[in-house]
Amino acid sequence: MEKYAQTAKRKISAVHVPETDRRESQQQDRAQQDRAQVVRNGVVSAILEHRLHPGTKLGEDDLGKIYGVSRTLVRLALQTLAREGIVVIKKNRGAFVTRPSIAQTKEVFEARRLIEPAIAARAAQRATPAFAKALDAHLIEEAASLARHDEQANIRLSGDFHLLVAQMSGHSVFQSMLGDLITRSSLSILMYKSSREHLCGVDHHREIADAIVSGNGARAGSLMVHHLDEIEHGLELKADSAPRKGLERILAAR
Amino acid sequence: MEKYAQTAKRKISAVHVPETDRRESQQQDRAQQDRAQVVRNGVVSAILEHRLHPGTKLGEDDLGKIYGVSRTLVRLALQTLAREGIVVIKKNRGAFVTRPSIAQTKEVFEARRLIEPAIAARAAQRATPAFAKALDAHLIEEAASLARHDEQANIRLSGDFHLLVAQMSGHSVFQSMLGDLITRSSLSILMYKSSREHLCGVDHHREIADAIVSGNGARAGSLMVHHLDEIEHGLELKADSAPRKGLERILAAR
DNA sequence: AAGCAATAGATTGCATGCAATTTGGCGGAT
DNA sequence: ATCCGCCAAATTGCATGCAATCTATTGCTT
Repeated sequence: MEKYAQTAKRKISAVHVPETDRRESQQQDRAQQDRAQVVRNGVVSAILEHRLHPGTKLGEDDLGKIYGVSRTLVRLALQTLAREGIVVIKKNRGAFVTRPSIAQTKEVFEARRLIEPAIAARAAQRATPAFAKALDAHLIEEAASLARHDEQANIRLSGDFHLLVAQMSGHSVFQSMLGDLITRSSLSILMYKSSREHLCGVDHHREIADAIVSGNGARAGSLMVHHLDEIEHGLELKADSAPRKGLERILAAR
Repeated sequence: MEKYAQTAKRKISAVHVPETDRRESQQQDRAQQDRAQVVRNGVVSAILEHRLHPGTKLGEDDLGKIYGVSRTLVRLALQTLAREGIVVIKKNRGAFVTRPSIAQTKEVFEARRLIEPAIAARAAQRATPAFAKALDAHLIEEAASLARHDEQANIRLSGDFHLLVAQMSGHSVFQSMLGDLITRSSLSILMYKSSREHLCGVDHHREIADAIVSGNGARAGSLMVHHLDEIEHGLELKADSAPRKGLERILAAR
């Protein structure tokens, strides 16, 4: 009776294949139980696309019904999310989307400013025509999302750009670290974004991509730092807003 | 009516719970269910102290009986360990202590060389008499463990030094990242250490501590890089020390 | 009427049970 | 004697049930 909701994929589709592509990545036999991953990915996607807001309670039964899995698997997913810093579990109270504090936000961006230049430099060293092509395809997609004012897609793609660079760096440790940091950044942006929008401009990404493709690691790194600085400065790190509602509406869609 | 047998299988009976592994110093109310954390900490300690070797299978029932908890909690702990990269879960096969590849090992050390200097520099900025005292106490303990040739204690304390610096840095994101990296380093060291090399010399730690206490962040950072380089170069990153244990046993039996 | 206490409802924490999958052994065939 | 395929034991994957804890509503006291 249950069909799992088709949620956004975590994998970066540099080749713009529709989400029906269900191919496992080559070296990672880490194929853990996917049904919990489905839940996790659903929540992460919702956050990345700013459909889930900080402070929202994620009830076990609610999620279980939405995704058609038992509480056991929901619980597993929530545990994973907690370790990623996306969710806070309060004992006997439940799981809530993390409301990153200002201090935490600064920490996350500081970490990104440290790690991402190194990643970009590495990517520049390893640049190949295939990578260049993937970057280009991504930038086109990103520009397209901007052109049609698809904000959700744009937010997701903005994050994916950074992830794509990490992938190009060929450094799996950096890659997974950055994955966590980006998700957390997304939460912070969602919570503290100033009224005027659009933090990740495509122009920055394009410049960074150019530097990488041309093998100029140093330039790619400094551009990256600048880019991150701009994002962080675009935030209004002070007030806070209140939780929302409508969990099913947010997650069941898509 | 509850009878959790303490008929611990001898397979991994070496695992026990040391309450000395108190890494809960994090800032958050992450006071999640501790019983799973007990299992996790037990396994981590066993690995850090070289009682558990890479490749060992960690059966759910085995661990459950040893710690007197149900498979549910064991499973939770294993999940956590998997996310930390300490354990690999193979679907329908079980959990095994990770055997870090050479490439992974290099990645981990590269990540540490990037992050730890930044951490040390930050710690130097924030140095206070209280911290200086803590560092000093730690170094004394470390020297003591060396003096009495207590290798297990020394291994653990060596890692704790780095963690202590991270704590001083006041940067929780770096701190938790480094925690994972150190544990993984420990696995790599365990797997690839050359026969006679002793790992972290106290001298290095002392120098680093001095630089931090005197507020010289740049020097602390470069010393840290040097220190990490020496650790990594002390490893024999040649192909397999892999099949040694299984083969040994088989050959000896006949 | 306001504040406090007690009870009912809802939610999480954990353990156990059953189904599904893998492993290792055994017998038969080549 | 070796190899292939089938069956049984062991192990993991997952769901459900019960107990413990928290929240909210109601009713009582001052």
